[in-house]
Amino acid sequence: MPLYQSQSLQIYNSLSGKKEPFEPLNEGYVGMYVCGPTVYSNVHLGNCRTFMSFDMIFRYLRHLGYKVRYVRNITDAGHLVDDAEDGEDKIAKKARLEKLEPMEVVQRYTVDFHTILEKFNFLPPSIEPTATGHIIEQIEIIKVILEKGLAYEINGSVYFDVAKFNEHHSYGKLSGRKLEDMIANTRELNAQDEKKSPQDFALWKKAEPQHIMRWPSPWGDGFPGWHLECTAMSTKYLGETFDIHGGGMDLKFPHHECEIAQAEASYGHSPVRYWMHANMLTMNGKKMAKSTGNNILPGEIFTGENSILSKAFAPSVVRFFMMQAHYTSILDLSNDALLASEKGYNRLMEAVDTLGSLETASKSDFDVTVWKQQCYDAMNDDFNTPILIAHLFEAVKHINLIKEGSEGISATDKELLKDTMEAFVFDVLGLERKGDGTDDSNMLSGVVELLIQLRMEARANKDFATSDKIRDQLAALGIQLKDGKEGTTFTVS
RNA sequence: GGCAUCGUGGCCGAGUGGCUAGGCAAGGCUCUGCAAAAGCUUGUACAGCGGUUCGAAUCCGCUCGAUGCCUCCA
Repeated sequence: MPLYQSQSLQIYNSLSGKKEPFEPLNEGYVGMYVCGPTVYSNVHLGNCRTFMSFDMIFRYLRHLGYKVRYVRNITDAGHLVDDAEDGEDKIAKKARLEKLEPMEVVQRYTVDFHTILEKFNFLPPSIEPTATGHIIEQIEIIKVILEKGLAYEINGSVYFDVAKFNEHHSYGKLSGRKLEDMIANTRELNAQDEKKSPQDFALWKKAEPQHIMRWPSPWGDGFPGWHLECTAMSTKYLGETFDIHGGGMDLKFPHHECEIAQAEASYGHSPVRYWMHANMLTMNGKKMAKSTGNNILPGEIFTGENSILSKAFAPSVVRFFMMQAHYTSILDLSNDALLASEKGYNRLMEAVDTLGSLETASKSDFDVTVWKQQCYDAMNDDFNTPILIAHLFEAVKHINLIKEGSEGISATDKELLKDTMEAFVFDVLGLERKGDGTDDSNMLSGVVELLIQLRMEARANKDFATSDKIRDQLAALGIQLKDGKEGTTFTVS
């Protein structure tokens, strides 16, 4: 029996504003679409947080036994620098600035994106489609919307008619906006603007002669609007209605609102059952964004080459830091917070490592079965990873007590504890052991074990000058010795 | 200006009517040749002001502050 049948997952649905029991469209199967990056520059840490949240969600759904089709797109066309009439495609702009073919820009930053995500131990999505690979599908959707009379063509561009759509649908229901408020608060319509109303958005944009990225269409050469690609690709791979649509909070309006409008206009019904939005990562209290310069690249964190943090941090530490906050909360990055997370992460990992070598007793002093369900309850409550981690630290405490001999654990419970810990730490949270089994670390541990032997002999002879010298000089190299009841172990910082 | 969200102990962060997470840091104790590590333990926080209630950090109102969206952004 798959796990999901015995666990009751609740998901916060941005559309209803409530936590709802998760019931997929087809039992046992989940379709999930997440808006991926626009590959016009290096992925920054804020981007990574959103994708990491959904990576965790993907992992937990799989862990529950669902067969998940996870689609995360690559936006390689159609994303304009701004909404003005002379709006330039982000990729095309970057290509012009760097004197590259647009697809060189796309290739370069797609590779960067994948490299960084791999370091963070992301699972690859089931399908990673590109906007440029689905131009035909996008054109087909535009045709349908035009036929329904909910879009209009002007000068080779096609715009979605928001006012007309709003007559029979409700535009703004996801972001909690009313069309009349939006109209009331809009700045003066630009005189050159060819749109009927500022709220209308582009489905297809005419390509000016100098525009390199262009495709033929019934309305002339041009390129698709940004919002359309997600509708085209989610429909193609997940159907007209699918279970989960995710993305960053900042995409709620207008991007996701427009997706709903496009789908409802084309198919006559709402496309998504559960809308999920991951919150922003801030730094120094401000949103991280490429446009403001308030951002840090993951690579700069891993190497320590940045002016914000005091030292380098491993990808798993950053991941742990992010998992300590709920995905719907704003999280603020700081040096102190990362330092605290690093210590917590190390303590957790050390406990996981010692788990296997614990001695067993006839009975257990803590109820592993109850604890295990508490872990599931935390995750079932809208993927509450901070609560899960709190429970994991409960287990850490018990593991250390058992190691010291203050508590006991039965052989069966030990197996259960080990399996559960490893499932949540590695499979669900996606953390990784550091320094596992490489040749270098094997050689290092051999050398350190030798020094530990020498130090023990010195201590036995009460030659504390020698024993302390070994300990202190190893410490200076970042190797910490720990004297326990069972002998001396070490950690590398 | 409009629409949202949020304001929790030294720091980071859960919780959303009574039982009041967790991590890091700090103090005390145990262990130790001394340390470190580990364990035990202490600290009683919810922006302010009103209101509802037997009881509110949690609900309502107002004030102040922060952030996000309203134009591209994960």
